Amino acid sequence: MADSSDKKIAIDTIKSEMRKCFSEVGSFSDLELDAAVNLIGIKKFQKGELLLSEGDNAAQSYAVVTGCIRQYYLVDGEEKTTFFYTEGQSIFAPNSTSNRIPAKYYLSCVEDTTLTVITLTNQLEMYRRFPMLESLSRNSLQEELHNYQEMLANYITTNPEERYLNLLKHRPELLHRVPQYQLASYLGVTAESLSRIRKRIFIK
Amino acid sequence: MADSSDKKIAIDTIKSEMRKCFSEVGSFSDLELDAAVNLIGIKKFQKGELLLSEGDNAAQSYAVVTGCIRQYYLVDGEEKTTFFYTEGQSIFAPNSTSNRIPAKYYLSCVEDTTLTVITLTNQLEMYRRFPMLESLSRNSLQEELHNYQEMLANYITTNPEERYLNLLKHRPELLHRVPQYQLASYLGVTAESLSRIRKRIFIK
DNA sequence: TGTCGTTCTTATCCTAAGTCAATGGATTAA
DNA sequence: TTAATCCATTGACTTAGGATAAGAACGACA
Repeated sequence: MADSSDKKIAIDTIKSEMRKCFSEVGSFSDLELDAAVNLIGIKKFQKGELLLSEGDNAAQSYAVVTGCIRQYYLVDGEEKTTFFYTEGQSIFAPNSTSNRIPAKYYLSCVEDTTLTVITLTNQLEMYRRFPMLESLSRNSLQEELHNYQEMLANYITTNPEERYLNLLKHRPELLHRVPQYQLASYLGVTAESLSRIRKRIFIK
Repeated sequence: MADSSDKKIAIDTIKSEMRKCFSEVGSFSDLELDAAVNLIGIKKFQKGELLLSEGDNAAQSYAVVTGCIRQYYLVDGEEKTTFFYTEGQSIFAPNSTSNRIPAKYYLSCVEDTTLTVITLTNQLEMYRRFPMLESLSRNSLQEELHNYQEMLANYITTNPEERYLNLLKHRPELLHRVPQYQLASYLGVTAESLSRIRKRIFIK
């Protein structure tokens, strides 16, 4: 099998993507780019693997390169899905180096998944050496915050059927990548209800 | 009336609070503190005033000193409340200097309210001169993002009655400061339903 | 004091979603 | 190939919440 060389090539592709991304926000020498990129790791996970469990002290932030990660809470023994992270989306560590709070949720791979990983310590190191990257990070945090505000607002202002139609419109690929009962939970209804909603829409 | 001197005193108090806050994250000279604080304005609004309307290009971030701000969307002529900002909470501008998107929501004063205000340009100026403050900002953005993730997760995993009980537990003061029909909308139900929920809980 | 507007509550009826149980299809494992 | 498992669908029944309309409580204010 050409497995290890395949992996090698893929990782090199990702690293050069990262270099390109950093080059866009500031002018760095090749050595500096090396240093920055070397603070970031790349990890592969298999379908079903858990990145994080309730109670863990999350000290890493991730970004999805390929694949799909599901965030869920365990409430009365039931999995309540609250988000799906796909290509290009970031998962920020829920705590900082100063305050370490155990996670209340799980992160599980819906598919085989490749992620970039950066530890909290490396993150600080990176900002110390390359302040431009802290600006970049602040900006993407502000955007991400804005996204979440919109998602919350959207959730409050719509009913399950509207939410399903929204999903169909804005993230249609999810419907094929994710089992329906997980989608249902994400939309805030039971699997049975989602089935009925789909039927209702189909008839219309 | 001692109105203008009252106001003066209040503003001085707020400014000294800000100096204290900045001093905690880095060592600044008095002149530097002056410079930083002078980039931030203080504004008073009356109950009912609108800070922001749908379609506006928000170029300011706020923090509530005293009072209460309601965020709401107008959907089919109906106000859908999506958040209440009270003392100590920040309202981040939904867009950056680069991308200017018109706001989709309104910000309205539930009570007479005093806010600190910083424009996007002053924000950049501040980070340029005092990089420590950019770290501070990044950290609070990360915390705020985490808050929103939890709020969304909480909204997805609970029903209206549970959400009301949560509010009772975590922000009880809101129940007295905000009219019930606005709370209802925030909880994702009609005013009539919230009335029934309250009755149900009271009987138990 | 009485009137008006706003907010909250109550009643009725209807619909959407939850619950429980059963079925059938699809995929995987033996 | 046959079980076994997982998942989506359907049906019957219950319940919470939406829509509408009407009345009660409250406060502002002339």
